[in-house]
Amino acid sequence: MPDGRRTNRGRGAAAGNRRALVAAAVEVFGEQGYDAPLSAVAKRAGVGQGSLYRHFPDRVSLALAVFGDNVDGLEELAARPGVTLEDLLARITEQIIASVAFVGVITAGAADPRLEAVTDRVRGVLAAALGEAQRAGRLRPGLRVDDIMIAIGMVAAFLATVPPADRRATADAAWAMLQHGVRS
Amino acid sequence: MPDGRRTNRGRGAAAGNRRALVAAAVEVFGEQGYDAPLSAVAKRAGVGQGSLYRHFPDRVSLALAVFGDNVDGLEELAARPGVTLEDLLARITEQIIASVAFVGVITAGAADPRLEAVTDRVRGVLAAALGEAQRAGRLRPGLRVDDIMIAIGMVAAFLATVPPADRRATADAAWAMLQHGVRS
Amino acid sequence: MPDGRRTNRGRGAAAGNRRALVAAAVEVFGEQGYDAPLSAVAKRAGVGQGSLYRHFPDRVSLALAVFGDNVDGLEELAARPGVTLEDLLARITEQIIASVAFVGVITAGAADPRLEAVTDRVRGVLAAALGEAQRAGRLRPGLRVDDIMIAIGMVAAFLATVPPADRRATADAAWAMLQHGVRS
Amino acid sequence: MPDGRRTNRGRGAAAGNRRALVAAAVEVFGEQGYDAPLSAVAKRAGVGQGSLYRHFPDRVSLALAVFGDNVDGLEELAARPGVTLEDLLARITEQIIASVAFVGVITAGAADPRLEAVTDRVRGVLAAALGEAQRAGRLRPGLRVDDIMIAIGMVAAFLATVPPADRRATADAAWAMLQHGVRS
DNA sequence: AATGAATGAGTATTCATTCAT
DNA sequence: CATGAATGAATACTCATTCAT
Repeated sequence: MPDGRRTNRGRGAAAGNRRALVAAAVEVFGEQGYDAPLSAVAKRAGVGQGSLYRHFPDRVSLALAVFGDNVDGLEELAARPGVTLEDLLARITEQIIASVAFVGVITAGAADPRLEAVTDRVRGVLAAALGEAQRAGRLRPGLRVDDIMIAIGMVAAFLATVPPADRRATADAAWAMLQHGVRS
Repeated sequence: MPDGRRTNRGRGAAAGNRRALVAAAVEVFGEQGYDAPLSAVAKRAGVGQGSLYRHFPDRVSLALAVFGDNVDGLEELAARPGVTLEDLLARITEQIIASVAFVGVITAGAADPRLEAVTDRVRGVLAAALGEAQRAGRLRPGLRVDDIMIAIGMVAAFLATVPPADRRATADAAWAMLQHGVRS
Repeated sequence: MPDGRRTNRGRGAAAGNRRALVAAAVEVFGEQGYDAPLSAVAKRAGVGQGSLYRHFPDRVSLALAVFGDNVDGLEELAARPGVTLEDLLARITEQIIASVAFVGVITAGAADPRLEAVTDRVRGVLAAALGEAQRAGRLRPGLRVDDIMIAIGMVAAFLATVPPADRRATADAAWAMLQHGVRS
Repeated sequence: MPDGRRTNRGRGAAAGNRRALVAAAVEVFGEQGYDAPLSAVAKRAGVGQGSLYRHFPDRVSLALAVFGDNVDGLEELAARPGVTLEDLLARITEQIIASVAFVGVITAGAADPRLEAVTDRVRGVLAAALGEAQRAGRLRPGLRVDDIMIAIGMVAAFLATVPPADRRATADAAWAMLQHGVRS
């Protein structure tokens, strides 16, 4: 009985809706910031408000889904032979630039355990590559994974303060500082 | 005859109100973030909503007042004999830790001219001290004031993502990274 | 389990809500003027604030809905055989008396294109009847539709300045002036 | 003791302030409408908020002061020899165009006795001139002062619905309708 | 008598969340 | 499971009015 409303697409649509929501979140949060209305995400995804809440009961879970996707890609990259720490950092930087708004999650949910799970995966990816870089003498001795995580955190947080158009150049400048340091 | 309504304390209250508002803003934004309701600031300051808007017509001007106070202190410090770039950065770091929420302003108002005026003052303070530090050989040659500003921006933005209790330790770790760099 | 919160009546309530809002707008604006708080309209309609905004994103769209209903009735009337310009003006006058506050819209939105669409419909209705009246010699030759529109505008604006109880009598007096003119 | 605030100009300033307030009211209400904030009037007049309230305890009294000024001018004009009803109506039309926002008073205060006093003065001015015009055969017989008042009311109310730039032309069109009437 | 800051009630508007269909 | 309308709490902001100076 067609009554003008979008038809209930049934159970099979669930996975597609989920994907659409994550994609929409990247776009919407990217444009409007992490505080964008969730209704805007639902609309962009072409999905009802209720479905958004079914898949992602709160704002943070949506953000975490994006981070999860990013880490998936990172792990794939790390698995390829010959990929260095520098390559991974470059990829992470790309991801930050693309979804910079999500950095807000880190502030927002303080100590969300789900976030820790994600950062642990990143830590794992970097740890492996860090060893190689150090053995090759490309890194300052004594550096630990957590130092790298701090560096990434600084870049991410800083990029979030900069207008989108300036982000790539700013990322370069920030990494330049981090690579050579202030001291003589 | 207390009727629940705060009495009109007259014109003399103006200066005191202004100070109370700035102090309340530091507290409230520090606790709830830069997006905290302005009504909370007014209430904390013990001041009517309207007075808040009279003194600070928008959220940014309130933040700028805080920044302005900070820069005042910085300029005073810089004027004392024997004060080094390192001293200034330490003071700036203290200020960031104390009013970390205000870092949000940088994001918010993007190109607010009033903000540029404040950052210019900071730049000026640092420029003088930078020369001395470089002549003394304590800095990597080629460093410019804008590089220092980027470093400060990174620290500030990063600290804002960290729970208050961790900020001092995080600040130390961040500056450590920035001082020595990642590269060997 | 009444907890003071009106229950979510679900999607089916949409059409009814819309009607209730328009009806409430006629009443509330009629009593309090076109500047009445929209919250009063929502409350009178027994509808949440948000629903009001969903149906009518701004004050003008609410007013236009009322005008639209009025013009619907007018077009129906005009379609009946034997209906004269005088009949249409009488009906319009009734509508003005009933929803006099909405005259404010004309002032408010000046050049709102949606308003022009409505007035164009009125113009169309009148144009047809005007021809008949002129051929029948009941109108001063040379009168155009825009002259009639001006006359209607004058009556509407004037009625809005008069207390509700006096409106019918005032309307009669105003049309009497407009029919016979001042000059001998 | 100069402390930056405007000096208290003492009792002598009262009359000047009153004039300044009336003049400012004409401007401000003309620009922003009869709902303009009273604070804007005070500021435009260069006068404190409190002084405005001392002179004009409410919005209506301010409007009435403007009407009063207008009627003063009208009575002066009427006193000149050879001045006709048409001259007076022309002057009234000018005044309406200049202070059209004040028409809102008529709506607002419904039956304010002070307003009646003013309209009675206008009625008086017109009554005298009406007799002459009728004896000269320029008016439709049977017209009374109240009919003229209705006509003026219609023009005034209608002009208020029209953007300022169109007012003079609209006034002409409205009077044209009122002079010759609709009927053949 | 003038000044201008203080006050808070009143409104518009937004948005997270719920829930009938 | 999906849909999208309903709900109202929360918030920003304005402005009439009061009152210490």
